[in-house]
Amino acid sequence: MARKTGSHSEITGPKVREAALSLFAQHGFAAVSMRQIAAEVGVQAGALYLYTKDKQSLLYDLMQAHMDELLAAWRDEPKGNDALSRLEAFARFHIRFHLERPDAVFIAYMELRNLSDENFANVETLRRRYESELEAILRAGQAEGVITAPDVRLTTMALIAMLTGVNTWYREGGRLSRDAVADIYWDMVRGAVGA
Amino acid sequence: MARKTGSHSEITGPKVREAALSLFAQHGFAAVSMRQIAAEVGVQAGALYLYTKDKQSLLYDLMQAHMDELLAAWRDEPKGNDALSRLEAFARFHIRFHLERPDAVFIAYMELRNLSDENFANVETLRRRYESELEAILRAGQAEGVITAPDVRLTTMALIAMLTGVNTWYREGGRLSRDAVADIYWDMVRGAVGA
DNA sequence: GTCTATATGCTGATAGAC
DNA sequence: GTCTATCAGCATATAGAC
Repeated sequence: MARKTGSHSEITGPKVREAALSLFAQHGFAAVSMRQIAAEVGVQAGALYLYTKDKQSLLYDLMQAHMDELLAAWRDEPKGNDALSRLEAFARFHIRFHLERPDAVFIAYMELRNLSDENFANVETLRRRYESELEAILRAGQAEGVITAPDVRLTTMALIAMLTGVNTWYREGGRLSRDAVADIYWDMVRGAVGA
Repeated sequence: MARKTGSHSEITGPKVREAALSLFAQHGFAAVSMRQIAAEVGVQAGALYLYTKDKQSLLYDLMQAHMDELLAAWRDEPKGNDALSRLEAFARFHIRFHLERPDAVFIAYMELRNLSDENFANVETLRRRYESELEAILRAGQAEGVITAPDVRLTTMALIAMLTGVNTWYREGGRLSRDAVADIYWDMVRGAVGA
């Protein structure tokens, strides 16, 4: 049965990652100390090293987990067959997924330069894999003749920047619901690709 | 005439700001030490405090100067009279101005959380002033009946995010010239607002 | 105007007691 | 599994010599 002292590894591990996520998003990776993370979890600084090799791994694990979840969630998202309904599915999915985890999104964009070279390359690979999902939809749309994109790669980057931008201003309980925002953004996406 | 030793304040001051700009953009404000900045300038750390009150002021001065330049440059930019040509002028201006100073743009977006409360509020005021320039154009376009924007504030944020996003992928000497990029983005902006 | 030297405090990470 | 204690190093900022 339950032990009285010490062993909380199944609880403490996730708590460490949650605390790091929140603190990194608020103050930035470089500005957060291991002691701050430990205090947030309710342990001493030394105890963190039972759950992470070092501070760098803590950051990398958060970013990799985020990108893995993103790719898996899009893989499992219901999508239509034609390019236009796939594009709509992507736009709505991207907004929803990103609004659901603002801290992880913020870190994934802001802390890339604090990754080691190897870790950076791995995260970049995952990011490009996600971008290429949208790119493929746009190419299909062009082949079907339902959209206009003079440069698919460039349109991909423009649309992702526009959609991700929602995170910078959206506030829960604000003027517009998430669905209302997604409706308007989908209209703008459609217009931007001439559909 | 020219003194032999010491007095280089007219040179060193700007050099300090240039070095800080470059290093903050590369590694992040919190990760850069005053010693690193001093080394880049070619002086000892203590000498920096002749040119800045402290590290925080160094960051704030860079961001404020950037926003001031942005607003002044847009004010002086030639613009048409009708809303549609003003919108085109804004889109092309925004891309050009931001591509010309990637480091300052990067810092202005990434280091907001490292500003003191008061400094943050000041920078935010300037940023909103710039956003409201685009907002006014969109409202005029609606009044003229040449664009469709179900929510002007939201469209403002979407367009700015899309346009600023160019900085994340554009590389000098790449596949497309700045003008070619601006042409394509202007098409997307026009489509997004149904013009 | 710039230097050296220094005060004071926090950093990441480890060793060993319990 | 967590704690305390500690190491070695670097941080910002200042004081005073030149």
